[in-house]
Amino acid sequence: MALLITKAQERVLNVVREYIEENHFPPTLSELAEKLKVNINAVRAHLLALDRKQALRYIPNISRGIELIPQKPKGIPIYGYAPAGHPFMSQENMVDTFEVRKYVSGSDNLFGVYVRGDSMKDAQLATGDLLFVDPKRDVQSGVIVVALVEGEPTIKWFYREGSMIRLVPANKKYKPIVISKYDENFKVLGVVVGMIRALDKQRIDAIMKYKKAS
Amino acid sequence: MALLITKAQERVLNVVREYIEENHFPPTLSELAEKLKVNINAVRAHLLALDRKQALRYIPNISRGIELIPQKPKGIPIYGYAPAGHPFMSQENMVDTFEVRKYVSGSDNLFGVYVRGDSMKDAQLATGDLLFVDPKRDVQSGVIVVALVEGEPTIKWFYREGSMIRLVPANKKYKPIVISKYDENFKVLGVVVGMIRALDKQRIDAIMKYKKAS
DNA sequence: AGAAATACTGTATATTTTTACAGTATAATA
DNA sequence: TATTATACTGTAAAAATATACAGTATTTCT
Repeated sequence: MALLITKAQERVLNVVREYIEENHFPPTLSELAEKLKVNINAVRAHLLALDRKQALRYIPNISRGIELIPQKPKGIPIYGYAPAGHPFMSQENMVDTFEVRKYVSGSDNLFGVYVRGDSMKDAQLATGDLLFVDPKRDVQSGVIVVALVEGEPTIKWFYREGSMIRLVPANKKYKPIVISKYDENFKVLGVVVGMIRALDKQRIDAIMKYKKAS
Repeated sequence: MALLITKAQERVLNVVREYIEENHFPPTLSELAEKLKVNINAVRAHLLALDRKQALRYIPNISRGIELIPQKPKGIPIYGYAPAGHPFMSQENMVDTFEVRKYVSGSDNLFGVYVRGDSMKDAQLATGDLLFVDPKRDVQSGVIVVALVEGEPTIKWFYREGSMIRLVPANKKYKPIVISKYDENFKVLGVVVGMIRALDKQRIDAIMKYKKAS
Protein backbone atom coordinates (compact mmCIF):
# COMPACT_ATOMS: atom_id res chain seq x y z
CA MET A 1 0.00 0.00 0.00
CA ALA A 2 1.36 3.33 -1.09
CA LEU A 3 1.83 5.69 1.84
CA LEU A 4 3.14 8.46 -0.36
CA ILE A 5 0.87 11.26 -1.45
CA THR A 6 0.25 11.22 -5.20
CA LYS A 7 0.38 14.19 -7.55
CA ALA A 8 -3.39 14.54 -7.68
CA GLN A 9 -3.70 14.25 -3.90
CA GLU A 10 -0.98 16.84 -3.45
CA ARG A 11 -2.95 19.16 -5.71
CA VAL A 12 -6.07 18.75 -3.57
CA LEU A 13 -4.05 19.31 -0.40
CA ASN A 14 -2.61 22.53 -1.79
CA VAL A 15 -6.02 23.89 -2.72
CA VAL A 16 -7.29 23.04 0.78
CA ARG A 17 -4.30 24.88 2.28
CA GLU A 18 -4.87 27.93 0.08
CA TYR A 19 -8.56 28.00 0.92
CA ILE A 20 -7.97 27.84 4.67
CA GLU A 21 -5.18 30.40 4.42
CA GLU A 22 -7.61 32.74 2.70
CA ASN A 23 -10.88 32.06 4.52
CA HIS A 24 -9.79 30.75 7.89
CA PHE A 25 -12.31 27.93 7.62
CA PRO A 26 -12.23 24.79 5.48
CA PRO A 27 -13.84 24.40 2.04
CA THR A 28 -16.79 22.25 1.02
CA LEU A 29 -16.37 19.33 -1.34
CA SER A 30 -18.11 21.18 -4.15
CA GLU A 31 -15.94 24.25 -3.72
CA LEU A 32 -12.88 22.05 -4.05
CA ALA A 33 -14.39 20.28 -7.06
CA GLU A 34 -15.00 23.60 -8.76
CA LYS A 35 -11.53 24.94 -8.08
CA LEU A 36 -9.88 21.72 -9.22
CA LYS A 37 -12.22 21.31 -12.18
CA VAL A 38 -13.02 17.71 -11.31
CA ASN A 39 -16.12 15.90 -10.15
CA ILE A 40 -17.13 16.17 -6.53
CA ASN A 41 -16.73 12.43 -6.04
CA ALA A 42 -13.13 12.55 -7.19
CA VAL A 43 -12.46 15.16 -4.53
CA ARG A 44 -14.13 13.02 -1.91
CA ALA A 45 -12.01 10.02 -2.83
CA HIS A 46 -8.88 12.14 -2.56
CA LEU A 47 -9.88 13.47 0.83
CA LEU A 48 -10.48 9.94 2.09
CA ALA A 49 -7.04 8.96 0.79
CA LEU A 50 -5.38 12.02 2.33
CA ASP A 51 -7.06 11.22 5.62
CA ARG A 52 -5.71 7.66 5.49
CA LYS A 53 -2.26 9.05 4.78
CA GLN A 54 -2.46 11.46 7.71
CA ALA A 55 -1.99 14.52 5.52
CA LEU A 56 -5.25 15.97 6.82
CA ARG A 57 -8.32 14.98 8.76
CA TYR A 58 -11.53 14.43 6.79
CA ILE A 59 -14.67 13.90 8.83
CA PRO A 60 -17.48 12.43 6.70
CA ASN A 61 -21.04 13.68 7.09
CA ILE A 62 -19.88 17.06 8.32
CA SER A 63 -19.94 20.11 6.07
CA ARG A 64 -16.44 21.53 5.71
CA GLY A 65 -15.23 18.68 7.90
CA ILE A 66 -11.62 19.10 6.84
CA GLU A 67 -8.76 19.88 9.17
CA LEU A 68 -5.11 20.32 8.29
CA ILE A 69 -2.62 18.39 10.37
CA PRO A 70 0.47 20.45 11.17
CA GLN A 71 3.32 18.66 9.45
CA LYS A 72 6.77 19.93 10.29
CA PRO A 73 7.88 21.75 13.38
CA LYS A 74 8.25 25.43 12.61
CA GLY A 75 11.27 27.49 13.52
CA ILE A 76 14.80 27.26 12.30
CA PRO A 77 16.84 24.11 12.89
CA ILE A 78 19.64 24.36 15.44
CA TYR A 79 22.65 22.15 14.84
CA GLY A 80 24.92 20.71 17.49
CA TYR A 81 28.49 19.46 17.30
CA ALA A 82 28.04 15.71 16.97
CA PRO A 83 31.56 14.22 17.34
CA ALA A 84 31.66 12.41 14.00
CA GLY A 85 29.69 10.16 11.69
CA HIS A 86 26.78 12.19 10.35
CA PRO A 87 27.48 15.54 8.72
CA PHE A 88 27.05 18.89 10.45
CA MET A 89 23.81 19.98 8.83
CA SER A 90 22.01 16.65 9.03
CA GLN A 91 18.72 15.81 10.67
CA GLU A 92 20.65 13.71 13.23
CA ASN A 93 22.71 16.68 14.29
CA MET A 94 19.67 18.89 14.80
CA VAL A 95 19.39 19.54 18.53
CA ASP A 96 16.43 21.93 18.61
CA THR A 97 14.41 24.46 16.64
CA PHE A 98 13.72 28.13 17.33
CA GLU A 99 11.45 30.82 15.92
CA VAL A 100 13.24 34.13 15.31
CA ARG A 101 12.31 35.37 11.92
CA LYS A 102 10.31 38.22 13.39
CA TYR A 103 13.45 39.80 14.77
CA VAL A 104 16.40 38.69 12.65
CA SER A 105 15.94 39.09 8.92
CA GLY A 106 17.17 36.30 6.71
CA SER A 107 16.29 33.80 4.04
CA ASP A 108 13.95 30.88 4.56
CA ASN A 109 16.96 28.66 5.12
CA LEU A 110 18.15 30.31 8.33
CA PHE A 111 19.60 27.85 10.84
CA GLY A 112 21.12 28.02 14.30
CA VAL A 113 24.37 26.92 15.96
CA TYR A 114 25.58 27.19 19.51
CA VAL A 115 28.95 28.80 20.16
CA ARG A 116 31.61 26.60 21.79
CA GLY A 117 34.91 27.77 23.22
CA ASP A 118 36.47 31.23 23.42
CA SER A 119 37.81 31.66 19.89
CA MET A 120 35.32 34.44 19.10
CA LYS A 121 35.69 36.20 22.46
CA ASP A 122 36.67 39.59 21.01
CA ALA A 123 33.53 39.62 18.88
CA GLN A 124 31.65 39.15 22.14
CA LEU A 125 30.48 35.66 21.40
CA ALA A 126 30.64 33.21 24.28
CA THR A 127 29.98 29.51 24.84
CA GLY A 128 26.27 28.81 24.86
CA ASP A 129 25.27 31.75 22.67
CA LEU A 130 22.92 30.71 19.91
CA LEU A 131 23.86 32.10 16.50
CA PHE A 132 21.46 32.56 13.59
CA VAL A 133 23.11 31.72 10.30
CA ASP A 134 21.90 32.64 6.82
CA PRO A 135 23.27 30.33 4.10
CA LYS A 136 21.87 32.48 1.30
CA ARG A 137 23.40 35.78 2.39
CA ASP A 138 26.14 37.30 0.26
CA VAL A 139 29.48 36.56 1.96
CA GLN A 140 31.24 39.90 2.20
CA SER A 141 34.71 40.49 3.60
CA GLY A 142 34.46 41.25 7.30
CA VAL A 143 31.37 39.23 8.21
CA ILE A 144 31.32 36.39 10.70
CA VAL A 145 30.73 33.02 9.04
CA VAL A 146 30.14 29.44 10.00
CA ALA A 147 32.45 27.42 7.75
CA LEU A 148 33.35 23.81 7.34
CA VAL A 149 37.16 23.34 7.30
CA GLU A 150 38.17 19.74 6.73
CA GLY A 151 34.80 18.55 7.95
CA GLU A 152 34.93 20.60 11.16
CA PRO A 153 32.41 23.40 11.67
CA THR A 154 34.07 26.62 12.82
CA ILE A 155 33.03 30.23 13.52
CA LYS A 156 35.37 32.91 12.17
CA TRP A 157 35.77 36.36 10.69
CA PHE A 158 35.81 36.05 6.91
CA TYR A 159 38.26 38.04 4.73
CA ARG A 160 38.79 37.76 0.98
CA GLU A 161 42.39 38.18 -0.23
CA GLY A 162 42.52 37.58 -3.97
CA SER A 163 41.87 33.90 -4.56
CA MET A 164 42.66 33.16 -0.93
CA ILE A 165 40.32 33.29 2.05
CA ARG A 166 41.50 34.29 5.51
CA LEU A 167 39.48 32.92 8.43
CA VAL A 168 40.34 34.87 11.57
CA PRO A 169 39.31 33.93 15.12
CA ALA A 170 38.37 36.89 17.33
CA ASN A 171 40.95 35.95 19.94
CA LYS A 172 44.72 36.56 19.66
CA LYS A 173 45.29 33.21 21.36
CA TYR A 174 44.34 31.45 18.11
CA LYS A 175 45.93 31.59 14.65
CA PRO A 176 44.09 32.63 11.46
CA ILE A 177 43.51 29.99 8.78
CA VAL A 178 44.43 30.88 5.20
CA ILE A 179 42.92 28.67 2.53
CA SER A 180 42.28 28.75 -1.22
CA LYS A 181 38.74 29.62 -2.14
CA TYR A 182 38.74 26.63 -4.48
CA ASP A 183 39.86 24.22 -1.76
CA GLU A 184 37.65 21.12 -1.69
CA ASN A 185 37.97 20.90 2.10
CA PHE A 186 36.52 24.35 2.67
CA LYS A 187 32.94 25.52 2.50
CA VAL A 188 31.10 28.52 3.94
CA LEU A 189 27.87 27.26 5.48
CA GLY A 190 26.47 30.72 6.04
CA VAL A 191 26.79 34.23 7.42
CA VAL A 192 26.01 34.91 11.07
CA VAL A 193 23.13 37.39 11.15
CA GLY A 194 22.03 37.29 14.77
CA MET A 195 22.58 35.95 18.24
CA ILE A 196 20.54 35.15 21.33
CA ARG A 197 21.93 34.58 24.79
CA ALA A 198 20.35 33.35 27.99
CA LEU A 199 21.56 35.57 30.83
CA ASP A 200 20.95 33.78 34.09
CA LYS A 201 23.52 34.13 36.84
CA GLN A 202 25.56 31.08 35.90
CA ARG A 203 25.83 32.17 32.28
CA ILE A 204 26.95 35.66 33.30
CA ASP A 205 29.57 34.23 35.65
CA ALA A 206 30.85 31.96 32.89
CA ILE A 207 31.15 34.88 30.46
CA MET A 208 32.95 37.03 33.04
CA LYS A 209 35.40 34.20 33.79
CA TYR A 210 36.46 34.10 30.14
CA LYS A 211 36.83 37.86 30.29
CA LYS A 212 39.17 37.76 33.27
CA ALA A 213 41.16 34.78 32.03
CA SER A 214 42.37 36.78 29.06
CA MET B 1 -26.26 51.89 19.83
CA ALA B 2 -24.43 49.67 22.25
CA LEU B 3 -20.99 48.67 20.97
CA LEU B 4 -20.32 46.52 24.00
CA ILE B 5 -20.83 42.79 23.85
CA THR B 6 -23.70 41.63 26.03
CA LYS B 7 -23.69 38.67 28.43
CA ALA B 8 -25.60 36.45 26.01
CA GLN B 9 -23.36 37.41 23.10
CA GLU B 10 -20.28 36.76 25.21
CA ARG B 11 -21.64 33.29 25.96
CA VAL B 12 -22.05 32.56 22.26
CA LEU B 13 -18.56 33.86 21.52
CA ASN B 14 -17.09 31.60 24.18
CA VAL B 15 -18.83 28.52 22.83
CA VAL B 16 -17.58 29.39 19.32
CA ARG B 17 -14.03 29.72 20.71
CA GLU B 18 -14.26 26.40 22.53
CA TYR B 19 -15.62 24.66 19.46
CA ILE B 20 -12.86 25.95 17.19
CA GLU B 21 -10.24 25.16 19.82
CA GLU B 22 -11.49 21.59 19.91
CA ASN B 23 -12.36 20.93 16.26
CA HIS B 24 -10.17 23.34 14.34
CA PHE B 25 -13.12 24.35 12.21
CA PRO B 26 -16.14 26.51 13.07
CA PRO B 27 -19.51 25.22 14.30
CA THR B 28 -22.86 25.29 12.51
CA LEU B 29 -25.74 27.39 13.82
CA SER B 30 -27.60 24.31 15.00
CA GLU B 31 -24.58 22.95 16.85
CA LEU B 32 -24.31 26.25 18.69
CA ALA B 33 -28.05 26.25 19.38
CA GLU B 34 -27.83 22.78 20.86
CA LYS B 35 -24.82 23.60 23.04
CA LEU B 36 -26.39 26.83 24.26
CA LYS B 37 -29.84 25.29 24.63
CA VAL B 38 -31.53 28.05 22.68
CA ASN B 39 -33.31 28.25 19.37
CA ILE B 40 -31.25 28.40 16.21
CA ASN B 41 -32.65 31.81 15.30
CA ALA B 42 -31.46 33.25 18.61
CA VAL B 43 -27.95 32.06 17.78
CA ARG B 44 -28.16 33.59 14.34
CA ALA B 45 -29.20 36.95 15.76
CA HIS B 46 -26.27 36.85 18.17
CA LEU B 47 -23.82 36.04 15.42
CA LEU B 48 -25.09 38.94 13.36
CA ALA B 49 -24.66 41.20 16.39
CA LEU B 50 -21.15 39.88 17.12
CA ASP B 51 -20.22 40.46 13.51
CA ARG B 52 -21.44 44.05 13.71
CA LYS B 53 -19.38 44.50 16.87
CA GLN B 54 -16.26 43.09 15.22
CA ALA B 55 -15.90 40.27 17.73
CA LEU B 56 -16.01 37.71 14.93
CA ARG B 57 -16.86 37.42 11.26
CA TYR B 58 -20.16 35.78 10.34
CA ILE B 59 -20.73 35.08 6.66
CA PRO B 60 -24.41 34.40 5.88
CA ASN B 61 -25.39 31.64 3.46
CA ILE B 62 -22.22 29.69 4.16
CA SER B 63 -22.22 26.65 6.37
CA ARG B 64 -19.87 27.14 9.32
CA GLY B 65 -19.22 30.63 7.99
CA ILE B 66 -17.79 31.87 11.28
CA GLU B 67 -14.30 33.22 11.75
CA LEU B 68 -12.71 34.49 14.93
CA ILE B 69 -10.92 37.82 14.73
CA PRO B 70 -7.62 37.79 16.63
CA GLN B 71 -7.90 40.37 19.40
CA LYS B 72 -4.58 41.23 21.05
CA PRO B 73 -1.04 41.01 19.68
CA LYS B 74 1.08 38.33 21.33
CA GLY B 75 4.72 38.69 22.32
CA ILE B 76 6.42 40.58 25.12
CA PRO B 77 6.36 44.38 25.14
CA ILE B 78 9.64 46.15 24.35
CA TYR B 79 10.13 49.54 25.97
CA GLY B 80 12.10 52.43 24.55
CA TYR B 81 13.69 55.43 26.22
CA ALA B 82 11.14 58.15 25.74
CA PRO B 83 12.85 61.41 26.88
CA ALA B 84 10.30 62.41 29.51
CA GLY B 85 6.60 62.73 30.16
CA HIS B 86 5.14 59.23 30.24
CA PRO B 87 6.72 56.64 32.51
CA PHE B 88 9.15 53.96 31.32
CA MET B 89 6.82 50.97 31.35
CA SER B 90 3.81 52.69 29.80
CA GLN B 91 1.91 51.79 26.66
CA GLU B 92 3.23 54.98 25.04
CA ASN B 93 6.82 53.92 25.57
CA MET B 94 6.27 50.49 24.03
CA VAL B 95 8.25 50.43 20.78
CA ASP B 96 7.66 46.84 19.67
CA THR B 97 6.77 43.34 20.80
CA PHE B 98 8.72 40.11 20.44
CA GLU B 99 8.03 36.42 21.02
CA VAL B 100 10.81 34.66 22.93
CA ARG B 101 9.24 32.57 25.59
CA LYS B 102 10.27 29.38 23.83
CA TYR B 103 13.93 30.14 24.44
CA VAL B 104 14.24 32.33 27.49
CA SER B 105 12.40 31.12 30.56
CA GLY B 106 10.60 33.70 32.60
CA SER B 107 7.31 34.77 34.09
CA ASP B 108 4.35 35.88 32.03
CA ASN B 109 5.37 39.49 32.64
CA LEU B 110 8.63 39.35 30.71
CA PHE B 111 9.41 42.56 28.85
CA GLY B 112 12.18 43.86 26.60
CA VAL B 113 14.53 46.87 26.56
CA TYR B 114 17.20 47.92 24.12
CA VAL B 115 20.69 48.64 25.44
CA ARG B 116 22.00 52.19 24.96
CA GLY B 117 25.56 53.35 25.51
CA ASP B 118 28.65 51.49 26.63
CA SER B 119 28.12 51.32 30.39
CA MET B 120 27.65 47.52 30.30
CA LYS B 121 30.52 46.88 27.88
CA ASP B 122 32.40 44.47 30.16
CA ALA B 123 29.30 42.31 30.49
CA GLN B 124 29.33 42.16 26.69
CA LEU B 125 26.18 44.19 26.22
CA ALA B 126 26.30 46.74 23.39
CA THR B 127 24.02 49.43 22.02
CA GLY B 128 21.15 47.90 20.11
CA ASP B 129 21.09 44.60 21.98
CA LEU B 130 17.60 43.65 23.06
CA LEU B 131 17.39 42.51 26.69
CA PHE B 132 14.65 40.29 28.11
CA VAL B 133 13.70 41.35 31.61
CA ASP B 134 11.75 39.36 34.18
CA PRO B 135 10.06 41.55 36.79
CA LYS B 136 9.01 38.55 38.89
CA ARG B 137 12.44 36.93 39.20
CA ASP B 138 14.11 36.90 42.63
CA VAL B 139 16.74 39.69 42.65
CA GLN B 140 19.95 38.01 43.83
CA SER B 141 23.27 39.74 44.38
CA GLY B 142 25.32 39.61 41.18
CA VAL B 143 22.52 39.63 38.60
CA ILE B 144 22.06 42.30 35.96
CA VAL B 145 18.97 44.42 36.57
CA VAL B 146 16.98 47.12 34.88
CA ALA B 147 16.32 49.70 37.60
CA LEU B 148 14.69 53.07 37.84
CA VAL B 149 16.95 55.60 39.61
CA GLU B 150 15.31 58.98 39.98
CA GLY B 151 12.97 58.22 37.13
CA GLU B 152 15.75 57.18 34.75
CA PRO B 153 15.90 53.57 33.55
CA THR B 154 19.38 52.08 33.88
CA ILE B 155 21.04 48.69 33.36
CA LYS B 156 23.50 47.67 36.09
CA TRP B 157 25.01 44.85 38.11
CA PHE B 158 23.06 44.50 41.34
CA TYR B 159 24.79 43.92 44.71
CA ARG B 160 23.20 43.84 48.15
CA GLU B 161 25.28 45.35 50.98
CA GLY B 162 23.23 45.27 54.17
CA SER B 163 20.44 47.79 53.79
CA MET B 164 22.27 49.42 50.90
CA ILE B 165 22.19 48.50 47.23
CA ARG B 166 25.23 48.92 44.98
CA LEU B 167 24.47 49.36 41.27
CA VAL B 168 27.67 48.77 39.29
CA PRO B 169 28.14 49.54 35.59
CA ALA B 170 30.25 47.00 33.70
CA ASN B 171 32.71 49.65 32.54
CA LYS B 172 35.43 51.23 34.72
CA LYS B 173 34.73 54.55 32.97
CA TYR B 174 31.54 54.90 35.03
CA LYS B 175 31.01 55.12 38.81
CA PRO B 176 28.84 52.70 40.82
CA ILE B 177 25.69 54.07 42.42
CA VAL B 178 25.10 53.28 46.11
CA ILE B 179 21.56 53.77 47.33
CA SER B 180 19.39 52.72 50.28
CA LYS B 181 17.07 49.87 49.51
CA TYR B 182 14.26 51.90 51.07
CA ASP B 183 14.94 54.92 48.87
CA GLU B 184 11.75 56.17 47.25
CA ASN B 185 13.64 57.17 44.10
CA PHE B 186 14.89 53.66 43.46
CA LYS B 187 13.07 50.64 42.06
CA VAL B 188 14.21 47.42 40.43
CA LEU B 189 12.06 46.87 37.36
CA GLY B 190 13.35 43.36 36.75
CA VAL B 191 16.21 40.95 36.28
CA VAL B 192 17.84 40.55 32.86
CA VAL B 193 17.35 36.92 31.80
CA GLY B 194 18.27 36.97 28.13
CA MET B 195 19.54 38.94 25.18
CA ILE B 196 19.21 38.94 21.42
CA ARG B 197 21.49 40.75 19.01
CA ALA B 198 21.25 41.33 15.29
CA LEU B 199 24.68 40.71 13.79
CA ASP B 200 24.82 42.32 10.40
CA LYS B 201 28.07 43.94 9.31
CA GLN B 202 27.25 47.41 10.58
CA ARG B 203 26.32 46.11 14.00
CA ILE B 204 29.53 44.09 14.24
CA ASP B 205 31.62 47.10 13.22
CA ALA B 206 29.86 49.22 15.83
CA ILE B 207 30.53 46.67 18.55
CA MET B 208 34.21 46.36 17.58
CA LYS B 209 34.63 50.14 17.61
CA TYR B 210 33.50 50.22 21.25
CA LYS B 211 35.96 47.42 21.95
CA LYS B 212 38.92 49.29 20.50
CA ALA B 213 37.97 52.67 21.96
CA SER B 214 38.45 51.34 25.50
C1' DA C 1 -1.31 -11.65 -15.43
C1' DG C 2 -4.48 -10.51 -11.93
C1' DA C 3 -5.56 -7.72 -7.84
C1' DA C 4 -5.66 -3.39 -5.82
C1' DA C 5 -5.13 1.40 -5.65
C1' DT C 6 -5.70 5.62 -8.30
C1' DA C 7 -8.34 8.96 -10.91
C1' DC C 8 -11.94 10.16 -12.83
C1' DT C 9 -17.55 11.15 -14.73
C1' DG C 10 -22.54 11.20 -14.06
C1' DT C 11 -27.09 11.01 -11.91
C1' DA C 12 -29.71 10.86 -8.08
C1' DT C 13 -30.87 11.15 -3.26
C1' DA C 14 -30.38 12.03 1.56
C1' DT C 15 -29.07 15.16 5.01
C1' DT C 16 -27.39 19.15 6.89
C1' DT C 17 -27.52 23.84 7.31
C1' DT C 18 -29.23 28.30 6.69
C1' DT C 19 -32.97 31.53 6.09
C1' DA C 20 -37.62 33.55 6.24
C1' DC C 21 -41.56 34.85 8.62
C1' DA C 22 -44.50 35.40 12.58
C1' DG C 23 -44.68 36.03 17.19
C1' DT C 24 -43.71 37.28 22.58
C1' DA C 25 -41.31 39.67 26.26
C1' DT C 26 -37.81 42.61 28.57
C1' DA C 27 -34.49 46.23 29.15
C1' DA C 28 -32.38 50.40 27.60
C1' DT C 29 -32.69 55.02 25.21
C1' DA C 30 -34.31 59.46 23.41
C1' DT D 1 -43.75 57.35 26.45
C1' DA D 2 -42.63 55.74 22.05
C1' DT D 3 -38.67 53.53 19.97
C1' DT D 4 -34.97 50.58 19.46
C1' DA D 5 -31.95 46.80 20.70
C1' DT D 6 -31.88 42.47 22.98
C1' DA D 7 -33.36 37.75 23.68
C1' DC D 8 -35.93 34.43 22.83
C1' DT D 9 -39.67 30.31 20.47
C1' DG D 10 -41.72 27.78 16.63
C1' DT D 11 -42.73 26.15 11.91
C1' DA D 12 -41.64 25.79 7.23
C1' DA D 13 -39.05 26.31 3.13
C1' DA D 14 -34.90 27.13 0.48
C1' DA D 15 -30.22 26.20 -0.30
C1' DA D 16 -26.06 24.16 0.41
C1' DT D 17 -23.55 19.96 1.19
C1' DA D 18 -22.42 15.21 1.43
C1' DT D 19 -23.23 10.48 0.04
C1' DA D 20 -24.56 6.32 -2.74
C1' DC D 21 -24.23 3.71 -6.70
C1' DA D 22 -22.80 2.60 -11.33
C1' DG D 23 -19.41 3.03 -14.56
C1' DT D 24 -14.55 3.60 -17.27
C1' DA D 25 -9.55 3.82 -17.69
C1' DT D 26 -4.77 3.88 -15.95
C1' DT D 27 -1.17 2.78 -13.04
C1' DT D 28 1.16 0.05 -9.45
C1' DC D 29 2.12 -3.72 -7.02
C1' DT D 30 2.66 -9.08 -6.33
